[in-house]
Amino acid sequence: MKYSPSKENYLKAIFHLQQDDSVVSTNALARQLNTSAASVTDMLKKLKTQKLLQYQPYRGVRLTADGKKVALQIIRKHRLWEYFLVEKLEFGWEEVHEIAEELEHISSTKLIDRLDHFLGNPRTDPHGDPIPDAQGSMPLVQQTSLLDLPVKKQAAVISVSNQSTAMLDLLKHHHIGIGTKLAVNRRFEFDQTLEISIPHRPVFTISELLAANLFVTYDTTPTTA
Amino acid sequence: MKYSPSKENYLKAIFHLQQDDSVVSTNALARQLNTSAASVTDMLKKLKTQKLLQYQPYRGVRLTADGKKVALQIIRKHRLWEYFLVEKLEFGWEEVHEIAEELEHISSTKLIDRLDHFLGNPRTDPHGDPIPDAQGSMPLVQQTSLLDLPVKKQAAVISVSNQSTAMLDLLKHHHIGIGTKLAVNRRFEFDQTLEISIPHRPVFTISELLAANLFVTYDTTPTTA
DNA sequence: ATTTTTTTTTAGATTTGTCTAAATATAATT
DNA sequence: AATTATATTTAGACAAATCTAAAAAAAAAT
Repeated sequence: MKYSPSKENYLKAIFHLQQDDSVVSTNALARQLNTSAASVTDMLKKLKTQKLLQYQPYRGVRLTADGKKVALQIIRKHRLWEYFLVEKLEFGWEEVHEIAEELEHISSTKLIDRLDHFLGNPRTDPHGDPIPDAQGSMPLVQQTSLLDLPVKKQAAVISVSNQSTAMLDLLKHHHIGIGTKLAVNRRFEFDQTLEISIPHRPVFTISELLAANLFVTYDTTPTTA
Repeated sequence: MKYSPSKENYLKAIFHLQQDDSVVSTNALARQLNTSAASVTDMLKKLKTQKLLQYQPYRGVRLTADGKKVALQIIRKHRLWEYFLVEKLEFGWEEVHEIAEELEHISSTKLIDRLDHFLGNPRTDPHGDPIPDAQGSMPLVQQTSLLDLPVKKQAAVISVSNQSTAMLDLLKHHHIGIGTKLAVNRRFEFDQTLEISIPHRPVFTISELLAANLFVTYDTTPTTA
């Protein structure tokens, strides 16, 4: 089974938009893929005949088990290449997404398995996202949006959901990366901005939009025993 | 300047067929690219409007300086990826060509420059072919076909001109690789086969076809001082 | 110098992935 | 429930890269 880069991109986009197993709308897909709704409809019909997704006109779309499997392999490739770019070629984590978008379509599975081994079987990519294994299983990591983090609670950044250069640039500016330990000092009701403190650094303020795209883990055992 | 994988393949193929700066025929290109002569004609017209080659109907084709530059960058990428696959991912040198055919079309030049550095700026790929530098200059290596190697002259294999799996498989069988030291014991006039000896190994015979595709360097200073 | 063969080009289709504009279905609002 | 707005699909076109079959040019052979 080999699919064109375009088809692979559709499957990946649907997978990401699905998340909770809900159906994905034509428009949502068009927005995600930067294309027209008409093009999406065309492609959905083709992917349906290949049994990669369930699709009823006007009723949205959902991946089949086969479709999910393909999507997970693309995601695996994407994240392993990102890891390679950052760890071996010393790219900044904000530059790798675009390049990995190309590399993820290289077909050889032997290549990707060897790469995985060469990299020491990493479990997460540089953005903190888990890397599916060769069978396509991907551990679910408990993650909370910074918006939902209780005030004053120490937490560690584990992933960022938006990987635009613009956002990654902003994170760099604030010295936030995967693994960064931080806490929300307070919330400003007026504009929903958050004051953040990182140990040994001056406090600073971030927008609601940024907070919504930052995911953290934190200790859920009570602070006071 | 970004070109489609298909266009890049045409430029690369013309570059390889040109060698001595002669014109390349439509049919030769079609054969090389496993496509029809009609398709070649179509593509040549497109590449001509992009000033990547000189082309007059029925008169064959030749790359312009621009076209050569693009071709050399593709070759650079191809050979660096091959080196990576063999040296870092432990692929056999006979398996890497196909995969590199895909990888060579990844566009980022920053990626390829970092890869080059990561690999320690190798000068030749696993098949012994020189790797063009970032500016596109490629050292000319003095190489002689095994057919032209004087009898009893010790020489070292530096490259193979045919990279089909079939040929590389045969080479493996004979324990011949880049750097292998060997000599031609004698030539059999009847069928043009050659008897080869590799130090510390039993002698064996190879076909004229194989010999034609094996290139060696040897010391040209007189054996007896 | 014809004729024949080979090579190359043109003509006309096809596939994939895309587009815009128009039509139609669904959802939201009054 | 009828109307308006939004979402989605259909219709028709286009560019890239390819194909086969036919025509034309060039080369080879008589």
